[in-house]
Amino acid sequence: MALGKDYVQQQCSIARALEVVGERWTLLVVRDAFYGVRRYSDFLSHLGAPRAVLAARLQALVDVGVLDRRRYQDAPPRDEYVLTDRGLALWPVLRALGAWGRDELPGTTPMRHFHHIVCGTELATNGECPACGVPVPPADVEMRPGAGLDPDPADPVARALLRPRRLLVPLDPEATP
Amino acid sequence: MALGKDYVQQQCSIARALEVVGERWTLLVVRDAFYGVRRYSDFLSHLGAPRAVLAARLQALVDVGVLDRRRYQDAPPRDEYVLTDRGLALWPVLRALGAWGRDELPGTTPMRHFHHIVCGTELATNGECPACGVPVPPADVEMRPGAGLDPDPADPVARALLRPRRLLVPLDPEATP
DNA sequence: TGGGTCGGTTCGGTCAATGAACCAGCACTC
DNA sequence: GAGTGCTGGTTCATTGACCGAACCGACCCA
Repeated sequence: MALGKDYVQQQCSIARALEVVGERWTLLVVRDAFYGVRRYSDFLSHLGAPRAVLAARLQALVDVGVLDRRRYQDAPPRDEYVLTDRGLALWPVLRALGAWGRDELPGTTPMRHFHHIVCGTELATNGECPACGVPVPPADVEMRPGAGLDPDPADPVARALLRPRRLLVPLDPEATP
Repeated sequence: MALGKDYVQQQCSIARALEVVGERWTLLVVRDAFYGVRRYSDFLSHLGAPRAVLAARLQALVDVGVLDRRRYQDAPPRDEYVLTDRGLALWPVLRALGAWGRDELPGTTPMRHFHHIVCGTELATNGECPACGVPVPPADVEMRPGAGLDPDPADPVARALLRPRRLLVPLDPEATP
């Protein structure tokens, strides 16, 4: 976002955070990373962002330590982008934003539901499991499709995300039935 | 943010939320509203945003029902911008962003601390009071300055925010000692 | 009559986002 | 080994958003 070229807003940790993740597309990239998207082409087809912007955002997120770029195949060389611990810590931000969009914006049918994988209970808006009474880390969250989702999207990544999935598990769009 | 002119990302409530509050300056305006800022000139001096951008953001936030514009004086006519219930519901988003910025970005000393006004306990990162075990609404939160704040800022709004204050209480920069 | 404040709007310049085209490295097929 | 396709980008011209400064109208006060 580059709020003021050199941190005009350094007085506030919210402003500091927005400097890093407040730019257009950035939080949607992180969201997709939670959903299991790891490869450049998958981010591209699911987000619909311009290629140059996506490349710049991925590089910026790697630079600040939210994503880690790692080689997963050597011939041909292919890298994937995986959330670091710092990136995983953004989960409450995405939860809060999603809950606000769902509850406060008119005409929104729930898109996705999040359940505690060990007991199946749907998470509360604060990210805790009402049954177990504990905050649930993203690795223990199962995402289930809601009524608001397009049942037959053109994009193969979106189609793969229609089935219930555990967060952070790598996506394989080829495996779509 | 106008992600794609007409909701390319409508499949996701996070994207819906970012359409509304994801633009530059928007969440900082909302943050200042929680801190008690209500008047155009106070937002202006505290944020340092261009006047045209601030006017556009305030109007947009009124249009989507996050802020309410209300007349508080007739001669001369003056309006103030106050958070609606929909705006108050953004509190968890700001909490989450601020906690992430404070905990995950290097070289950040805590700027502000948030305490439960009925018991004085500092709030946990999930926005609950550890002593009372309940989620604390913003009206029951007291903000106290932290070590990272500039002790003598030039801006009178920033100076007024140096003292412990309850959230949402209207700011009066004139009353600064 | 003049000056000051508040809450904007208007205006050029600049910077970032967009979409399309292009390209390099590699694998596969013929 | 030439052609074709996929992946992961970069380059480029155009569009749009943001920026800072100036301007402006309504109102108050001396």
